[in-house]
Amino acid sequence: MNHWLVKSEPFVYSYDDLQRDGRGTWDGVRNYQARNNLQAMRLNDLVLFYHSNEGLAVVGVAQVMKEAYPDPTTDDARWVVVDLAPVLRLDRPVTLAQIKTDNRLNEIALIKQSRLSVMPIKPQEFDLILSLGTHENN
DNA sequence: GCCAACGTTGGC
DNA sequence: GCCAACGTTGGC
Repeated sequence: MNHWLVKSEPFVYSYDDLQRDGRGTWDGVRNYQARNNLQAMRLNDLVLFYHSNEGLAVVGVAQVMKEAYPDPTTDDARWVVVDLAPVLRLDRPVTLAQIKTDNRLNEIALIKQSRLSVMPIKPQEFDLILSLGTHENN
């Protein structure tokens, strides 16, 4: 089981939208590194859902429902998508500011590679963000 | 709206 | 293969 983080601008596609739809196709990736990460996703891997530009926080968890297949929004065979479904909305979003000030998250790809839109997350980073976003642990 | 940090493109 | 110019992302 691997862990990931994906970014979405909430005014384009938010966690609310994913919950409303029940399942969503993660399309539009046009960056090789992000593409490679999409291809490495396996069924049932867990994905942190981050709102960029507005919100600036991890707002929920999603799960990989279908592994990488060709991006239907382009004829270019280089690009792929995965399907995601919502699993859990965090009780309270874990903000970028919070992540930046937590020493345990110094090495997180979200900070180290701020422009990457699909990135791997270490299990301990994933667990920590989940607990920070859950009321009973705060 | 600005700018830093990239990634891509194209001339040489 | 290098690098300047340009485009994009995303935080502030």
